[in-house]
Amino acid sequence: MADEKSLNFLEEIIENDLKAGKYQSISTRFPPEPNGYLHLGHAKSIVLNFGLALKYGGKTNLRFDDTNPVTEETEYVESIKGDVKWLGFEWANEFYASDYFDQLYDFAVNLINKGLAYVDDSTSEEIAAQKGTPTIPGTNNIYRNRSVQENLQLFADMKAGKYPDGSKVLRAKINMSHINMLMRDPVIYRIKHAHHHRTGDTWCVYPMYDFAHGQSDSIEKITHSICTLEFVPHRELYDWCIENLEIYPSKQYEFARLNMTYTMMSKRKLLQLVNDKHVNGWDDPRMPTLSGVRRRGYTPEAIRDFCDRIGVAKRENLIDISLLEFCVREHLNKKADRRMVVFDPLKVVITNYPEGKTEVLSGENNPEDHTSVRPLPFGRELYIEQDDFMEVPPKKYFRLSPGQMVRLKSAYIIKCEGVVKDSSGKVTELHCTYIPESKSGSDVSGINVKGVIHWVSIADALPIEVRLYDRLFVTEDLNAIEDDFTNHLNPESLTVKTVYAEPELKNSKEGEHFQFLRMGYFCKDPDSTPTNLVFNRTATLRDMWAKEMKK
RNA sequence: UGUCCUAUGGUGUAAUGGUAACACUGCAGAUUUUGAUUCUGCCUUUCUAGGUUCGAAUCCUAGUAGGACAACCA
Repeated sequence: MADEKSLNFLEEIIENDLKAGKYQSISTRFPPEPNGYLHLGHAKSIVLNFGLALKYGGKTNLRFDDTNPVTEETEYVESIKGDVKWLGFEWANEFYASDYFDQLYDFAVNLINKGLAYVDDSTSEEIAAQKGTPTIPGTNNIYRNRSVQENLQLFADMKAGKYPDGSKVLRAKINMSHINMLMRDPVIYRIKHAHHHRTGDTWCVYPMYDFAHGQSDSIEKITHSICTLEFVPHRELYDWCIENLEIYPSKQYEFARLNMTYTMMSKRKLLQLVNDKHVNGWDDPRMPTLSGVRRRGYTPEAIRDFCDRIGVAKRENLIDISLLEFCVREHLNKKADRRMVVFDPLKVVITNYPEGKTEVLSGENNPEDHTSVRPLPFGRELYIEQDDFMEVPPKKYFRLSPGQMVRLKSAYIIKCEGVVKDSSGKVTELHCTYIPESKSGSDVSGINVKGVIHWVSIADALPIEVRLYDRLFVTEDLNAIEDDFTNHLNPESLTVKTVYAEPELKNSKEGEHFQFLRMGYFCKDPDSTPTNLVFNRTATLRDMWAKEMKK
C-alpha cells in the first residue's frame, strides 16, 4: 500500500491547490475538435484528464470544440465518443462549445460595451500585415477607434447575415505592440455562412478558439484546463478573456504532446493518408488512430498502461514504439488464448502412425492456466513450418533436421527419417516416425528434446487469411524530415497470406485476441466471413533465434 | 536577432538542497513442451561556464542547443 509513486507536475499542482483549499474538488475536460479521428496522442490526453479526475475525486467533461463548422462533422463526434468509451472512461457531461454560442455572443457584446472589442473591415492580409512580427510591433488601424455604438450595430449586423464571409471580423482591443503576438488585437469572431453540424444555419458568425475555449472551461467551472505545449502563448489571452469578462477563473496548464518513433501523429496528415488512399480508412490497423489500433488488436488496458508509463512532462519527447509493443504483449500474454497456425507449410508424414487413424489431443489455451484446454485433432499427415526444418542445420539449431527429433507442441516427439524432394531439389515432404510413449501429458519415453514446434493436422486444417503489419513509416523521427512525409511510407507495411490453422479457430469471435504459437498475437478482423476468416497481426513475439540468425 | 517553454543513460520518466534511480531498448546467462513468458546480471546518465552553499541534477546568472509564437484553424 505504501508504494508511493512520484507525482507528475500536474498532480503536484493539483495536490497543492487542494491542500491550499483553492478547490473542494477538481474538474477537467477532454476537448476534441470533431474534425478527425482520435489517435494515440489523444489517448495520452484522455488518460491524463480522466485519470486526474479519477485520482482526485473530480469529474471530467467531454466537450467538443466545434467552433469551425467548415471542418467538423457528426461522423467524427460519434467516433470520438466510441473511442473514449472503448478506452474505458465515462464523462460526467457531454458538452459542445456550440452549446454556448448564445453566451459567447453575449460575452463579445459585453467586451464591445467595455470598449474592449471592435469590428474591423480589413482583409485578412491587411490584418496580418498590421500585426507586425515577433520583433516589430504592430500598428493600429482606423477601425480601432470606432465607437461602442457603431461596433454594437456592426456586430449585430454581422450576426444578422448582412455581410459576406471575410468582410468583417470582431477583434479584441488589447495592444497592437504587445510582446505576445496573440495579444495584438486577436480576431475573436468571424463571418462564416456555413452549415454547422449541430446549430445548422442559426449562426453565420462563429467565435475563434481563443474566444471559445477558455470561456467554455469557465462556464463548466473547469478547475484545471490541460492542453498541449503549443498553447502556452495562448494562456495570456485565455486569462485576459476571463479577467475582462469577469467569469469563473479556470486555469490552463500545458504538457508535451506524445511523439512516437516511426509514427505520424498529425491529424491533418493522417487525414491525407486516408484521402489519398495510402491506407484503407481511419481504422486501418496500420494507423495510430484509436480505431486503427483497436482493429489491429491493441487492448485498452495496454494503451492505458502505455500512457501511464510514458509519463507527463513539459519537454519534447520521442517515445520508442517498442514500449507500446511491450505493453500490448504484456497484456495479451496473460489474456490471449493460444492457437497453432502454420504460415509456410511443409508436409510431414508420420510413417509409423496407422493410416486412417486420428485422435483428438488436448492443448492448453494459456500456459498460465492449465485447466482451460481445447481439442486438437492429430493425424498421420501434418503441416509444420518450413523454417522448422533444415537439411543442413547451423550450430545451436534445435528444430528438425535429418535424424533429429523435436516435440510437436501438445503432441508427440517425432524423428526425421527421410526427406522427399522435387526435381529442382526443393524439400517437399518429410518422412518421420513418432514415439507413441511421448504423448504430451503422459510422456514415459524418457526422451528429452530441446526443440518444440507447432503443427496442424492436414485433414483438419482451416485455411485463413492473415494480414501481417509492419510499421507504416521507415523513418524514426517524422518531425525531423524536410521532404514530403509520404516519401517515408513503408511499402511493405502490409502483407496478406493464406495460412493453415487448427480447426478450433472456427469458433472465434470478431475482435477476439489470440497468440498464434511462435508467430505472434492476432486479432480477428471484422472483414471475416464464415468461409474466410481474417486475422490481423497485432504484434510479433520477441524472437531471440531470429536475432541470432541475423548475426 | 524579440518573448516564452525546455535541457538527467540509446529512449522515456524519477530523485522536491543530502549516496543519481525505475521502466523500455540493447547485450549476456538461467529456466522453459512457444528460441515466447519468467528470472538473473551487465552496458550507458545530470548541456557548458561561473556563482550561492558544509553540500547543487535541484537555487541564481550567463552561454549553448532544441521547440513554440506573425491562420478569419484548433
